[in-house]
Amino acid sequence: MQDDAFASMLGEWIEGIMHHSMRRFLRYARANGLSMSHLGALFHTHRFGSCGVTEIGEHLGVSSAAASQMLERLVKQDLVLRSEDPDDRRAKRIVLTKKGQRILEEALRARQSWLNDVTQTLSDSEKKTVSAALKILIARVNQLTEPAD
Amino acid sequence: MQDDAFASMLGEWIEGIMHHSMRRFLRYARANGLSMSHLGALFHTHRFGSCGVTEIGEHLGVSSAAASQMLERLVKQDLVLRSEDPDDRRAKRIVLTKKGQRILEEALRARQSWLNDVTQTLSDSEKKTVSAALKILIARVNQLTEPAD
DNA sequence: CTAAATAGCTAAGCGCGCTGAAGTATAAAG
DNA sequence: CTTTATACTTCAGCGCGCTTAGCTATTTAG
Repeated sequence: MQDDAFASMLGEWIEGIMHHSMRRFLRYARANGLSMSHLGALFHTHRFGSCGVTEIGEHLGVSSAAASQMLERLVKQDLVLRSEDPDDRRAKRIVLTKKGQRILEEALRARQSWLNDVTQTLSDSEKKTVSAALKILIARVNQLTEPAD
Repeated sequence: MQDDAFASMLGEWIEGIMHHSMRRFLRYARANGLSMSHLGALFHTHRFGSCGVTEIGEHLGVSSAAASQMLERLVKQDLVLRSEDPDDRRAKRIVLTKKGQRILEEALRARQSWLNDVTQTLSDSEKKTVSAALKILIARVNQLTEPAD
């Protein structure tokens, strides 16, 4: 198998994923009045458990003022909780509320729902092949370090 | 292999793809002053070769007024060409300019660049495994019909 | 104790993206 | 030919997301 043929297969697969997943993901977000940035903030908060305002801003590539304003809206929507950090009273700890967690999980489900349809059409041997490949890929992705922002 | 184990592997893989691809994709878009909607419009135009204003709006889930205004900006940026449809002079034909094509291709490359790093770490036998899986998945995805908007 | 650095909030201002309403031009239906 | 439908544009108006500048409170360094 030639390398560029391999690359183009990967490309086609990514294309398909993006097309279907992003569509459903964005549709879900919109229906709940959430922007891409909102979801990004919720994701980051979910990933790191508890984080600061500036940190979220850096993650999204915006100023801390922008992050503060956006979080204010998320707080009002009861998606995140903003409390004082007892160890450093200048800082705030942002965590997901129950509602925030629920919304995030639903967004993930929306993103992945179309894959369930795909999965159901696979035979057992096909699933074996695919899962062998996934094991390899996931291991590689996990050891990737994202370049600095 | 249990079905839910399989699903969770797919989920983890999607998670990785989204995390890495979207990050680079959005960063590229931002650097070029393009929003998600802009890219969506460019993608759609690329996919269908030539399309109408309302059609693009429907694809993005916005009114035709919104589409018209957004396309106006894309025209000014020389990313798309807007010309009268000779077969129906009410309608406009939107096509990508050279510059629009270039930008789109670069966005795709940005989206996929991290995968090249992954690919390079794969042995030949691993590539075989992965490409066998991709063949299966791509075939399934291609015969998916997206539910109506 | 004082000075500098840090975390966050607030305010003013700008452009974008969206909507609904109104308008123009063309096409299709009667 | 007249009416209705379609494709698009324009305009006014609204809220969002962003930036910069300036502010408070707290921590850290000297």
